[in-house]
Amino acid sequence: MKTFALVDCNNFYVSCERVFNPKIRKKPVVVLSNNDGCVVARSQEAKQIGIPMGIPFFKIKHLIPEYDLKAFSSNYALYADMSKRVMKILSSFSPEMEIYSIDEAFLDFSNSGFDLEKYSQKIKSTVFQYTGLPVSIGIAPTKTLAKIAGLIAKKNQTSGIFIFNKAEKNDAHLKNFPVENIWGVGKKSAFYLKAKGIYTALQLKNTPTYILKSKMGIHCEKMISELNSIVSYPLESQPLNTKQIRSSRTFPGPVKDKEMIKEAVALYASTGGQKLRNQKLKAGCITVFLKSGKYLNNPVFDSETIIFKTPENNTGSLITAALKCVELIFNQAISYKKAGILLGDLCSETKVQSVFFDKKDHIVSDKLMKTFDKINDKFGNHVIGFGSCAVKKEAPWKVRCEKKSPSYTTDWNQIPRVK
DNA sequence: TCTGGGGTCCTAGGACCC
DNA sequence: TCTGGGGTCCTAGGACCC
Repeated sequence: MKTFALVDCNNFYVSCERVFNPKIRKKPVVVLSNNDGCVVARSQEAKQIGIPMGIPFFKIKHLIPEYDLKAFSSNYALYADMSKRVMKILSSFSPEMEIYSIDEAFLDFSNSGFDLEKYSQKIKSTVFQYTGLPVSIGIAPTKTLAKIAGLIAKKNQTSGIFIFNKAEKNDAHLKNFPVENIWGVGKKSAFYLKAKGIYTALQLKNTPTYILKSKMGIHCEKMISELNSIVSYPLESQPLNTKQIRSSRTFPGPVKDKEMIKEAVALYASTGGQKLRNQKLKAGCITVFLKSGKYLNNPVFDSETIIFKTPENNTGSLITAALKCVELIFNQAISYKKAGILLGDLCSETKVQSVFFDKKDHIVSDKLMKTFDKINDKFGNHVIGFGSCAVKKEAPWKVRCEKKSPSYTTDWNQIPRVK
């Protein structure tokens, strides 16, 4: 039988903020999405005063004086760097690991012969010692059960570890586990399952697949088998091939000016180019989309795609194509609330077939971008850039983040000082 | 006034082919 | 007069995840 461990950082974004800011350790803390729009992470204390996940920030602002609530804008540079550190430590505990998200990883402990309880404690204390971040660990024969074990572990504040082992004991826990909290069951499926009288993980486990498959598809079949300790989702230790790269932002307020939209889209295209080159990829096409506010009566969504003669990762070419798309879809009657680019048909940059009639000199263009990236890497991001993205600091489409903490670990100028 | 961003996978349906 | 059926590929949209 297989044995998977799910290691999950508790309240990850909030915990990262707390590592460098001891004053907020006992207080209710939330971290906000871009534009300080809504709550994306909450401390235990914030959960206790009833702040739900995803709530718009303006709806809970009144809690600030009442509970001394602390709110932070997202500091992705900090979280990404802390994540890297945690993953490096975890990889030393098992040769087989799948990084599942910024704050979670599955480890394969099959046939290890370890005392799983002791080994888990060792992982917890090591991660905490080196990073200051608390983790929970759930262990089970399948990834779906390990996710459930992880949630049970989080409730078990004292140890933060939960292991599914004996079958009859598993069922007692599954009986108390709401079906909507199972990994892979979203709002729609939960609604459907409850209508069928299935409220708990145990009930789902014992439901014959054919009853649900027509409506819920293959996912459901896999989920039920995983609940029955049969592996349907193996460990994906090789990172999946990226299929699409996206860069988009919601504007803090409505934008009607075409030049402003172009500046924003140029910046997203340039971010996309950087992502492509980081992963040694080129894109076969670029799509630009513009959206009006999604809470309007008639929300507008327009997009335009340009296919490249040969796949591209040159920022200049991406921007040129992106701006052409904007010209095609921009409508001055509309107040836009969001814009973005999508890069598709990705392929490895070394495997690009050139087209005979393509006049562009790709060798020169590749060299230019390498130098461009090197300079930005060495001297900090955006030291050099393209003119079309050169914009004033207070452009109306720029993301609002008024409560951002310093980039403690990734910027020499913002490193914490000990007095 | 103020409601995120970046992904993946699956499925149904259309177009096309023989 | 009689006008099938199965396969593949692509795409848009839905659902879900963190």
